[in-house]
Amino acid sequence: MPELPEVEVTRLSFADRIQGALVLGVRLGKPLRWPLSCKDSRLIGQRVLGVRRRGKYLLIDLSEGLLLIHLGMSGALRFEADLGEPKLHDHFDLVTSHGTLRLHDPRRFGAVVFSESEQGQMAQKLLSNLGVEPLEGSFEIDVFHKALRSKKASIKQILLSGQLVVGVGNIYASEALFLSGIRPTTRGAALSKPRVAKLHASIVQVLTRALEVGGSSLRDFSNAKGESGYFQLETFVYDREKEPCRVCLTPIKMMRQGQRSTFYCPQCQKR
DNA sequence: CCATATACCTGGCAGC
DNA sequence: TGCTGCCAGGTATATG
Repeated sequence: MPELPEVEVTRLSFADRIQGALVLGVRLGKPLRWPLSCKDSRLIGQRVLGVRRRGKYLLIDLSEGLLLIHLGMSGALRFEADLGEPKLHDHFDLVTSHGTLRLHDPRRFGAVVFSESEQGQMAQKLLSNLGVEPLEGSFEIDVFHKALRSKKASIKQILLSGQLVVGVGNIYASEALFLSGIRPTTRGAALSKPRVAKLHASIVQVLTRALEVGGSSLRDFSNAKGESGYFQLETFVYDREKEPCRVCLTPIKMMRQGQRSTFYCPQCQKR
């Protein structure tokens, strides 16, 4: 589910409500991708200072450290005063004076990790190799173009890797490449500056639009208030194999790149 | 260093 | 109806 828009929508749906809360307890369900890496009791009594996002990670700042939360493929957070008893696939609760933050994650590719600081070992391992934030000024056409010049991988895989720019996953990579008229198999180094500029604009456009409509809820994504997103209703190519292109009516094609599905219009994205 | 494959885990769905 | 195989929003790690 969760690419940048879904993670950011999640953040916006509970950051204000949890800010200032006192941590009262922790409940762990089945193991997630990594262990919490501290004793549960370590978190108790800490104050929630705020919630930030870096790429697809949520950073819950605490008075003496931070929690890194990743939603993996199937994770969703809820934050409410009373969530009742945990159900199947509810694998983490952070009980606070303002309510309980609960991670529901059937596939358990998600993670909740404590780190003493952002410079801590685990935090560094997870965050230090991330590219720039696409919706901030640090995402610059010129830098993006220069970095692409040395990449011989396909542009789709470069986007998915998060090396240059973070937050673009399988849905939004396909969508951004459609909007910029670029074939997903095109090598990064083969893209001219004007085409990179178009791609840059398309990434910003598609992520911004997805944010506006609450992200994509393909199966079960919802924000921390339990509300769904609607971007899946307006995709041009993602999950539309054999359906007519919304621009030229040519049937959308699906292909495999690095074990992931890629969708594109063979007419609108010729090279 | 690079590109590609694998592993993690569960549920839903198409096809038989 | 029930079984099998494949697919799914991600990414660290292993392999060549």
